[in-house]
Amino acid sequence: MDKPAPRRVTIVDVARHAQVSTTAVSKVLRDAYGASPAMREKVRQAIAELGYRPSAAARGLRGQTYTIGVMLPELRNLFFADILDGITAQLGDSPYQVLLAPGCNGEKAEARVIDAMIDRSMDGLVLIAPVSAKKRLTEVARSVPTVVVGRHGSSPAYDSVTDDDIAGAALVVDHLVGLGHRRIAHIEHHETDRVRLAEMPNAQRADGYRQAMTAHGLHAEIDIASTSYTQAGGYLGAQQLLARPVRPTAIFAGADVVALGALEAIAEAGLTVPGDISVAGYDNSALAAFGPISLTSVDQDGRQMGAAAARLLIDRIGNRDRRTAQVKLSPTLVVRRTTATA
Amino acid sequence: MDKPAPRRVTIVDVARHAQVSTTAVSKVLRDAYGASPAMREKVRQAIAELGYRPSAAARGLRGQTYTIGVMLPELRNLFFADILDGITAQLGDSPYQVLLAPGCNGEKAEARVIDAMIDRSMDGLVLIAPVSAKKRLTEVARSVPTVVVGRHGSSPAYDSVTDDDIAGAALVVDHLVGLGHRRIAHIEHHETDRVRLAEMPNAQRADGYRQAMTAHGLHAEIDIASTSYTQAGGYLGAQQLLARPVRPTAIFAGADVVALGALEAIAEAGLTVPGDISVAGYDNSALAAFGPISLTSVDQDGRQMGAAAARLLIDRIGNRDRRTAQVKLSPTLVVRRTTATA
DNA sequence: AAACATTTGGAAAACGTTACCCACATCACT
DNA sequence: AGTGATGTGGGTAACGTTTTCCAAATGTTT
Repeated sequence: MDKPAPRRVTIVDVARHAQVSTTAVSKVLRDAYGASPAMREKVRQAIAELGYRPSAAARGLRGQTYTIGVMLPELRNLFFADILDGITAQLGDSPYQVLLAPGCNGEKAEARVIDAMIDRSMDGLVLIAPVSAKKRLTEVARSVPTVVVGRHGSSPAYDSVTDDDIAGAALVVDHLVGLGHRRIAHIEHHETDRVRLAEMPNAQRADGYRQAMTAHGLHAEIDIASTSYTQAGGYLGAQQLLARPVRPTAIFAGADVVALGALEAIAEAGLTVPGDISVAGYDNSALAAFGPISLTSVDQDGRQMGAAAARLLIDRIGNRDRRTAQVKLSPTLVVRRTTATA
Repeated sequence: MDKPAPRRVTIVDVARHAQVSTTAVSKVLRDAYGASPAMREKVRQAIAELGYRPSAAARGLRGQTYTIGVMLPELRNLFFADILDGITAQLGDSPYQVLLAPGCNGEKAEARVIDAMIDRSMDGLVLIAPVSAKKRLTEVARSVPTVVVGRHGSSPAYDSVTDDDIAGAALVVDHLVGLGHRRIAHIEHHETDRVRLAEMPNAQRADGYRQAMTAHGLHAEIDIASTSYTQAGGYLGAQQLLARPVRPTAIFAGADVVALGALEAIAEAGLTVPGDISVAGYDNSALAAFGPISLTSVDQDGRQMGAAAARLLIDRIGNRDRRTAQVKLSPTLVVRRTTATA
């Protein structure tokens, strides 16, 4: 009953069936120059009749694999999922297939995953919020077309797509100042590495906060709790801020989870939101949109970022020598129920 | 300044550098028989010195690609993410690399993705909650080792890992009956296809509900609203149930999102949970655990399911002719604040 | 009609591995 | 000494594509 696994249909079979050379079939497959319309039709029909599918492995040995690798640090982050949606949507009817490598949190895992993708001769890489050293990224980008998403700073080797975190922080501060707040505090993710201090979004948000405060003449009111972008970090940061001699009337958390932790600490201190304190987050995650929470938050258009990354990548695959580009998108503020007049 | 991209280090370079044959290097790479410890050491050193990495494309042409493909229908579903964690954890220090194909909702997209994985000569496939026809799955499994996760029913071609949804439903019913409830209603995902009716988890949950009710002598109280596994479906389903001549005192929703919709409808009807009505969900998602919601829910150990799937797959890659296995795990009930005495 | 450009099609050499042999040396028994 | 068995190492033909070439046919200009 069990047939001995019918041998794979290859390009040779197609060529024989269509009575042409394998070269001809290859040309049709790749839409390459040097095949008449008549031959194209003949070959296409043979392909359909035989149900032929090209082997990516064999292709990879000589030419392209038509595979795009995407690395993202955390599957559970909905923002990253949005970016991915944007990428796949953009690549929807291209011949490229997107493959994802899971579990890339930490520099070491990241390196491993990137190597794995290069080993598999992927045609292009999208690295979302990579933490590797810049030198390493540059090396990678030299060996395969690469787009870096969510990390500021430009490189001669790779294109990058970012959201304007400085502008995002300013949106929040402007909004709060507009509501009459002056003592606006910020909870940031603690960062020591020098390059990351310049390139990572968290650092940019803190910077944007400082700049915006200064622009409003509130330089003296700048107050930052330096913890981490986690719920616990938010809890801790808010506790610190609430213990200040003069309590802030508004807290700008660097991420939605941080805001969540802050809300917890505030409630625990017997204060109300937004009655006593306004709170704003960043990322506009599902968490923020969720009814009972209803958090004012900065929205980055992940889908658009993904689409932009995909466009840049395909473009670069076609022309590896063009100058690198930096795409910067603008965030928007989504006002909900955690912010109100001071 | 830009060097002309130094040619890739190949197995030939390694062989030359270690002064052995390429065969020897290949043997060392694959831990194959026929290489002395001394030679192994020599080769390993050469590999390290040259920074050699095998090309997966070339490997795929003759042997294995050391790549496992995972298909999952929805990235945003945290339960799926847990399964994936289990897979990657199990495969952590194996030579296999896991790659994910995103965006496989719907039979058509699913087919496309599976084909893409086969084209890339992956060594094994894990299909999570696939919707394809059984015949198609069998075909796929015949051409590449496959494990199906989250779909009941056995096959001679593929291994499967499921959670016991019938037992899960019984857990909920038992719990509610224990609290004194008798009028326990269920919101199911409407299903028409015959095979799916037997194999899909949603159908099993509804079945389990019926069986458990009957076992408790509550056959006459069985009451099902047939909508869909979405928040809107839960909202609608609860509305229907609340309009019954005799209102249920408890609602067992087939999934957490469904329960969320139900909660909304109940609140809108001016009723309280769990005062007037108890509500239980299924999946124990982050949603359920979230403080303000605190939903009683059935927990499936996704990590364990993933790990089991990975084990089965590796095993089958090693021995393609062994009989297929069906692993069935037991769910547990997590009681929270949405269920109470009738 | 000659000279040249363009189109059409194919032959054959890569690409980097692995699998299947075969050869030789060594060792343990008869 | 002869016979296997075992261990060690390598030669070489695949694997299924793409990429150079090159030749012949056809079209276009002088």
